[in-house]
Amino acid sequence: MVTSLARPSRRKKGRERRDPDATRRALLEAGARLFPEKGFDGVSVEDLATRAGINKALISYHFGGKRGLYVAVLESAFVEMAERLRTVEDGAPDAREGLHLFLRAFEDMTRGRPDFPALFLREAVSTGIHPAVLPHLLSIMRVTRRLAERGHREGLFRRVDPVLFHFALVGALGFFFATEPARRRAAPHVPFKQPTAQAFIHHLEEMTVRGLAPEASSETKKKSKKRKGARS
Amino acid sequence: MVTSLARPSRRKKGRERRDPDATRRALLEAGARLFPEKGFDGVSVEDLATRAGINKALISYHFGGKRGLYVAVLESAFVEMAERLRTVEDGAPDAREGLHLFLRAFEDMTRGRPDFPALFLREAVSTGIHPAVLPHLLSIMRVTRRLAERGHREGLFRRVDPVLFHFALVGALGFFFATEPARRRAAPHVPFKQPTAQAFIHHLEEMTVRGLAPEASSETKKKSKKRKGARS
DNA sequence: GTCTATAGGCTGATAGAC
DNA sequence: GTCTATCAGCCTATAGAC
Repeated sequence: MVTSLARPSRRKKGRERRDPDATRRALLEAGARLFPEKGFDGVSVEDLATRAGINKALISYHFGGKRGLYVAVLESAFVEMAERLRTVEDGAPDAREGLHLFLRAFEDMTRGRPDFPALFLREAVSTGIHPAVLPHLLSIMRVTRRLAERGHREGLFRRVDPVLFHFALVGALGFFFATEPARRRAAPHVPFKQPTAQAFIHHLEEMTVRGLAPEASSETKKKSKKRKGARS
Repeated sequence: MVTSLARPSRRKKGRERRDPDATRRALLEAGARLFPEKGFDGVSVEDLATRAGINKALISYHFGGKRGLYVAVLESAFVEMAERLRTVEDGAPDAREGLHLFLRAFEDMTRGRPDFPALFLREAVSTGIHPAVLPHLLSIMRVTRRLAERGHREGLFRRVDPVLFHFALVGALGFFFATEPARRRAAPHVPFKQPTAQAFIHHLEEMTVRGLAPEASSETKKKSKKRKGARS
């Protein structure tokens, strides 16, 4: 868990019937499941309470209302995502491998939180970026930016605008995974077989590595360092 | 206009006060503006009627309810989009140029219907693809598929899975344009300057052309035709 | 075809008992 | 902390006058 402390808040004398943290967690989980699927307006507090197995009044008590719960869900998802992607940078010997790990991390994340991309896309499309998640979004953008810059420093990538690079890469990823359930539902009425996440990731990696290859692509890779601190 | 006939339904004896087609059009336009921004659940029939300058009862009369109007909006947008992109194929001397025109057409479209990408993303993420729009979606996918296949035939592109190619390209495009309003709103609180649509399109084109370049990239391009009818 | 008026359901929030 | 009961507001759809 990310947002709440790990230990279950020691109970003082056994007076309380249940663990209040469990209630919060159940609500967060219900929100994480329902909001991405139906959107904020598509989910009622009744839905959330039922799914969490608690009373709907507790949403207001713990999160100050439906919107509060929504923001908490959003934030916890972004925190986890940003953490996950940030670790990528440590384990990579070079930018080429860093890109590979980044894509793998994204794919892995969609296993644990398969509907996070949808949550993210909805957020970006409707309300706009909520102030609470902006720092984590920027943190993710910093990862891709460092990847692009490092690759250029290492002579593996040509110089590209890191912001454009980020939106092209993350946009394709987010879109693919957010629309995955829709594809699966449409599968019977469609004349092509479902692309797997693995195949897509591989395609994207291939396109990116080739797309970023320096102008003169010879066998020896790390040869020229060129101007080091050059910035436009 | 696309969905309705061009001529304004000849009036028989001047009995009617107004043109009913005008009502339909006003509602479609109101929907095209409001649904992408707030989502289906986020818009009330009152909102729609007010924006269209007509009475809310007319939504049920003309479209059989709010959902009916939504589907009509969706369909008209997809029809226009698919038409627009299909023309790309005619004017292109080769696949390389076809890709360029495809991206340009997409960008142009976002000028006339700036919120279509958001509408599309919402649709794909939530309800799933509506049966009414599926044919047009497939029509768009056929354009990208032909582009990929033609490029390979012409010796300009290496062989890639057209479905993966489609989702990577259109995903990045859709994401970028759908999130454009969110970026603009977040601009003051963000440490980088706004990427322009033009720059993004250029980046994407560059990445795609390089990413699709055949293995052996020599000067002469259209030299080897290889096996022609080979399909897996 | 267009309008007004209204029905009937569901929504999110909260007061108050335990 | 958790629950029950309840409220006021908004929602979509429609009957019926014009």
